[in-house]
Amino acid sequence: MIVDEKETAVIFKAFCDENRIRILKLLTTGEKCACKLLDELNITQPTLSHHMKILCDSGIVIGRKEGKWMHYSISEKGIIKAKKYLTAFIKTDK
Amino acid sequence: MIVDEKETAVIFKAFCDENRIRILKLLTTGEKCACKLLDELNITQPTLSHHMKILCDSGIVIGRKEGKWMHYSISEKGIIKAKKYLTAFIKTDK
DNA sequence: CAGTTACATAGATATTTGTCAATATGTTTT
DNA sequence: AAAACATATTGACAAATATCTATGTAACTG
Repeated sequence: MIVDEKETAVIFKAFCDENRIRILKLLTTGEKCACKLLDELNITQPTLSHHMKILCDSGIVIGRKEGKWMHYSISEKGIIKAKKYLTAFIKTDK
Repeated sequence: MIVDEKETAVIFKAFCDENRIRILKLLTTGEKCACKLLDELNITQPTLSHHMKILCDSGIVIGRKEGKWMHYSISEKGIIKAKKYLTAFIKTDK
């Protein structure tokens, strides 16, 4: 498996900030609207927007626009991909 | 599974810097001495030292001192733990 | 034991990142 | 069409991080 350093860093950026981890935890119970997330976190709306962009760029979160609302959910595919990247760091034979 | 935000962030900091990912890639072929790693990276010795501390703190890398040499290797346990943390973000039933 | 080697630590600095207030954009409602 | 609402973007700033040089420490070597 070829591991591109830049891409790997982008993926795992999702998990290396406390607020983003809080957001991911909130999303484990299913899709949530940005305004709902905002309610439950102690950050401003632009800060949430910033984190959601990083989470979406990482492929770990998917955003779905519905009228004026943004609904976010965890991408199971994204998580599985991240897990594959982790596995690639376990000792190889060569 | 209980996911502590701070602890999670510390673990995944291992994977969110390009140089640390390069280091991890070098370690996939097995234990390596710090001086060997230094040879293969375009960073100074104190910078390497700094990254190795972060990698060890995350539990993803293990350091073993032998005389004046430090030997580093990937902790399979650490990787497995990280993978468990990722799985915890997949949708739950509640 | 003096010099050398391998690594860590300290301190300084530049870059990156997280945060906020202000504003823009796009959608819905009246 | 104007007002209200949900979110994104911009710009400023503070905190965290990555990097370097200089120095310290511990182990080996002649």
